[in-house]
Amino acid sequence: MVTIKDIARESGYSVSTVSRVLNHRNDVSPDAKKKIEKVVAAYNFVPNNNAKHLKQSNSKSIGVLVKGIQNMLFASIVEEIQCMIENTDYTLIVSYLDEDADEVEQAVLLCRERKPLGLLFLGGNPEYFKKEFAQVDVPCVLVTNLADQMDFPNLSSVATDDIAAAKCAVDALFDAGHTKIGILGGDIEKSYTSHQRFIGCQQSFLEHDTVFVPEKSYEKARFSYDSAYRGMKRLIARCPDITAVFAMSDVMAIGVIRALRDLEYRVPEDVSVIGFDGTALAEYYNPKLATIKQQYQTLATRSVEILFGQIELKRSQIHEIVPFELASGESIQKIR
Amino acid sequence: MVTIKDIARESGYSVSTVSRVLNHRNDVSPDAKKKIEKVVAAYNFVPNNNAKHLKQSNSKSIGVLVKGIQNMLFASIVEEIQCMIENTDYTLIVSYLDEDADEVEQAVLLCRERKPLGLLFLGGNPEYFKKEFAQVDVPCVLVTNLADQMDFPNLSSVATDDIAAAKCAVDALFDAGHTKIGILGGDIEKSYTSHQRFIGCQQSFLEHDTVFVPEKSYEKARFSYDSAYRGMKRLIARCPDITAVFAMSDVMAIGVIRALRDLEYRVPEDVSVIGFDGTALAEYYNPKLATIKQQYQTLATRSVEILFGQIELKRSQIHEIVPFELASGESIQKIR
DNA sequence: TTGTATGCGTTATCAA
DNA sequence: TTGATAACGCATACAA
Repeated sequence: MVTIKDIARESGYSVSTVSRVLNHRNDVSPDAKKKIEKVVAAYNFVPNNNAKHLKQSNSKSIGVLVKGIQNMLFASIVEEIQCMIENTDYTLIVSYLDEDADEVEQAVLLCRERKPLGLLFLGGNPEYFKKEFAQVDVPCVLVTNLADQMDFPNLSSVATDDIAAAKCAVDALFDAGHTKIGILGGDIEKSYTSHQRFIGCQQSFLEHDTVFVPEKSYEKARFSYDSAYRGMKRLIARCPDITAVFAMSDVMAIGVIRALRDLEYRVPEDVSVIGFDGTALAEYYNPKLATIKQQYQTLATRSVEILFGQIELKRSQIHEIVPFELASGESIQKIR
Repeated sequence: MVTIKDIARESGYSVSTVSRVLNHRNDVSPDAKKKIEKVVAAYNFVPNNNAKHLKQSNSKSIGVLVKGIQNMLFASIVEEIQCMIENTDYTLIVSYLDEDADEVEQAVLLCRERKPLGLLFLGGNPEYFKKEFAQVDVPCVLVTNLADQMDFPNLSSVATDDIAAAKCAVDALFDAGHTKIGILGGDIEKSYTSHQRFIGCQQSFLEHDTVFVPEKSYEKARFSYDSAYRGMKRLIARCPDITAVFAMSDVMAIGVIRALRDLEYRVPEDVSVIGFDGTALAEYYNPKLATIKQQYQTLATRSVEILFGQIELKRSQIHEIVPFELASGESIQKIR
């Protein structure tokens, strides 16, 4: 393995000078720089990151912890973040985690090992934050979940108001004349996001003087086509008379629609369906999905702006709500 | 920051003994083990991976390089690989790369920094392999691309026969009576996969005595809904009389269908569409997508088996073709 | 502008 | 079964 020592020996300079060239520092003579770069290129040398990060104390980078590889909304946000960071002299360290992983634990590790100047959490579990976030001492922004309940001075948040948005989705079903509404979502005990959206549902029911019995009309599923498909079959078996369904993600909504069609229900003629997220898929599906459009671009830009505000301008934490939009699509039918 | 030294001091043992406990080695007294583990837990200590990997010379791990975060087929394969590895004492290091990143360069880095015993490439560019793969000296398997043209003793491959599969897709269109067929795929100059599938298309045309003029009926697009949507609009503007389209991925096929519908063509009544990959989405879309089903489970299991064969049994390289399947779906209509 | 020397936190070698 | 000590490859304070 070729190391910095080899480059030093081969170029006739010392290890430190090579290191200087490698890190683009300007206290090197143009001559030395040129010679060393030549040798580096010839040997195809790349510094060992383990050694680099072990030693390095600051790295002008920001870490992004993405919870859920399959989450298309997060994928869009990451892409947007990458575009923004490209124009700065920061480096991005993107780390993909399992949906149920402990993102704060990973954050602590990331800080120790890569010393980023700030962190962006795409999705997060408040439990983990309450338990361990005190160990994190760099500015952070929690994206897509509001963190105003937890009072950490270095934790901002940017999110869609899940309660209001879910309420808006269910309202849209009521507005179309539906009253027998089923809901398909995540485990409200474990998923904070699902919990918030669940509250929004309850509010909508309350406002429309309709009784909402979760045991009957709420069905739990994971955020995949398959799981939602099976969930919908259970739900419809229990409540065969529902005329509308709110699914807590677009992916779920698609699973729901397939289940309904397989049971010979037409969508939206027999049953209306509304999703959540507003990913590209919603627009490309047939029928076009009614959904809650989260503004992923705004979520991304504001997150980065706020993080930079905290890092560079020492601003204090902010909890910001980004507006959402109801996309009516073609999957809701007015009744009566 | 709490280090191994702190644990050593606090527990009354030496750094070496702590290291032994941390690495679950059995040359430690139960007493020492217990005491040290207690201190480790109390301090919430986790070893610094930079230091660990800098020093460590072998790590009973295998690296997975995934080219394209959005690629659902790869996501399924990764999941399958994870399940298989779980039952072994190997660790998985999954690394997500951009679609156009140099995976071999990353592989070289990964080997230097993490010293895996083997590597799995999900997707890969033969150009990069030819140029740099000689630098990689651990057993590798290229998955979803055949590497039989490059003769590296440590490189196996497991893949669907892209030529035969693409031919099968286009054959299916001919079989349904179509002759005016458009094709939407990637850049055949840059994407090896697209190139292979392109050849399969040519073969099918040849076999059906039909002239295939790429300049007219082949349209280039990226593997996204959006890009395929625009690509299809260009294609149909050029060839308004086509009655069938082969899209080189399911995602593309969905973009194609939306474009057609927006132009008031019905699918499949006016235009038939067939995709490629056979991801879950194909089954959940309306209409159910006709597609080439790649056996992602077999691809995954055979890749891992072959890699282990190379690592543990010192077997030599194999290039294996995994059969595909034609899923007829609902998006092809017989004509005449 | 350059070089020397030290240490980052860990594992591995060797001796006790 | 344990402990001292030398690496691992690099960045950096300090000296020249």
